[in-house]
Amino acid sequence: MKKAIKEIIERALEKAKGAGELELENVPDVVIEKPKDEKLGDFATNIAMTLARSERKNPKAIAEIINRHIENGATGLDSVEIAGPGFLNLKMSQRFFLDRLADAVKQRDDFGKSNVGEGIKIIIEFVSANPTGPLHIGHGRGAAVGDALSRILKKAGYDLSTEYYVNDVGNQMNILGRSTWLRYLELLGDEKEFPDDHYRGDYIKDIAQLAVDQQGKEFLGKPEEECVPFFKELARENILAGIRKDLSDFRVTFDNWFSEQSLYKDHSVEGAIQWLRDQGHVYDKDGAVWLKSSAFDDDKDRVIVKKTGEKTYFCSDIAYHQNKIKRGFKKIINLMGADHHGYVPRMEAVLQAMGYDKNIFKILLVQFVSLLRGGEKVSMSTRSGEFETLSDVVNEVGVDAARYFFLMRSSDAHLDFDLELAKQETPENPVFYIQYAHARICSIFRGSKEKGIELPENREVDLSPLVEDEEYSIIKAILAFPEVVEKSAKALEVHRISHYLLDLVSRFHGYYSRHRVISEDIPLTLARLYLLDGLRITIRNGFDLMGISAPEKM
RNA sequence: GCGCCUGUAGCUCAGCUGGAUAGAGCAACGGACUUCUAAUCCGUAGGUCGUAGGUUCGAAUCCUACCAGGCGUGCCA
Repeated sequence: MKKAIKEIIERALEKAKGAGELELENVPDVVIEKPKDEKLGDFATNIAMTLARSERKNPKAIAEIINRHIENGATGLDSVEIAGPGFLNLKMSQRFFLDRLADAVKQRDDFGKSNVGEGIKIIIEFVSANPTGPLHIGHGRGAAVGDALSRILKKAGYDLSTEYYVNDVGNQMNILGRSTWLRYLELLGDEKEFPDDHYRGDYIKDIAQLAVDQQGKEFLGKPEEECVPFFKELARENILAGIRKDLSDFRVTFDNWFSEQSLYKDHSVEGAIQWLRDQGHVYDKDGAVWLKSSAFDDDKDRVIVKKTGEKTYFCSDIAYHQNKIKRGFKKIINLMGADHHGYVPRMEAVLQAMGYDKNIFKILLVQFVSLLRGGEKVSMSTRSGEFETLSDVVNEVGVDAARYFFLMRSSDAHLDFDLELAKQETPENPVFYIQYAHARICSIFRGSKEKGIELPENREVDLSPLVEDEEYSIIKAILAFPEVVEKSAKALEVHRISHYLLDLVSRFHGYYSRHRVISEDIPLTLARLYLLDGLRITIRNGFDLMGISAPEKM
């Protein structure tokens, strides 16, 4: 929508330059924004102010010049005013907005779609929690943000793949196997010391019970080395299945689950080390193998093969990211918990060591979640077993509220998740406030249908009865949706959608309380229903980007 | 010590690449239901944008220093 305005200003600039009134050596990008106050106009640009320096004229004079060169009959333009320090405020005709509303309504589910992504192949990796226990609330935020971001990026025209990286190799898997084995022995009466660094959650006991049910006493009295591999695999399978289920219950699915083990099986870890060694990025010291990451802005070099001969997690991550690039992804996005932020420089170093621009790689840090229950913070620790799992929270507040709460704040800000608020079905709870608006609109459609008033299938309706300021305020808000999606995709910020929806819907609630949609005036009723149809579509599409349902009745 | 994130109304947070009088929700106070869902709406009040400098026509936004909170700084993942 702003594109049309931008063109009007750009044409005026061209003409002013042609007339010799402006020099315009380097024309800055014309930025179209919304005026502070809607009464000032529909659109505004600060172009006269940004030109002030290079033109050596005061902003108001420049604004005058531009104004003089704006074409009289420019598309949909009603009037232009110069205000404040040199803003050009533009008012558009009602027709301008009505035409665009009609476009939006006809696009239906596609409204909001764009092609800013230009089909670029992107991979986004998120959650990637170790299969050593159920997902907790922090993973939940990562899952919600990653999934919403995926939906947004797709809507913005990127060719997107989602992936979960399964860390199924290494010491923590051995500890997992051993924890399960010890619980198994306990169940059969052979209690041994249970170390502090082992996994203590009840889910381990459940898996041990499963082993008892399936295998009976088969592993009783056998040496540890013969037992742990079995328990490791059993635990891994069970926990991973649980994670998949928790995620799918949370409406999060992945295009691909990528196993770390597979990188060892096909020797790509070895291959990556050798390749880096050939490039001179790897050296041996103190019996270990190091990556010279300090050559690429990391604080220090990092061990990739320990002196025990084991590879570090970081080592297989190198192979993994090499693999992503080999699969043809032009942009790689990883979501990580903020507690892993120390990991960022070394990963960027790896990409550079492999010869790629570090800008193809973007790590998004998702900050912590504090869970509040009755004003008290709930603490979390996987090993102690005292933590809030994602599934507990989802069961308590529902998928819609949980997702909304995870998505309503900028992901680099800490989040206070108030369980009591999320559960409430009152206007204080923003997710219900928005859903309620949708249900209200649907209720109006049911009411009009009963009276035999329905929008025609082809949506050809005369919209000229729409004349109220409030109606245009809603229409403008609807029409901003595609821009919100684009910005959200570019900035990789999901919280913009929730803020947008809240603003959109509050305009509707106000309108609803002052104006009746269904009346004796059939043309007016139809026009208003049409507006509501646009609104309904926008709420639905916005919620869809967040993975939240838009109920027709509440 | 060093690095990253955060600091905006009583609380939780927006504030786009510097722009017009710094916004919203909640809480507080006062109003509105014979009418399409009052799960709603309208109004009032509430601010030294952590502090101090700097950059400029103009700073919550950019730079520097400091203060406060969180996180990190493993041959853990």
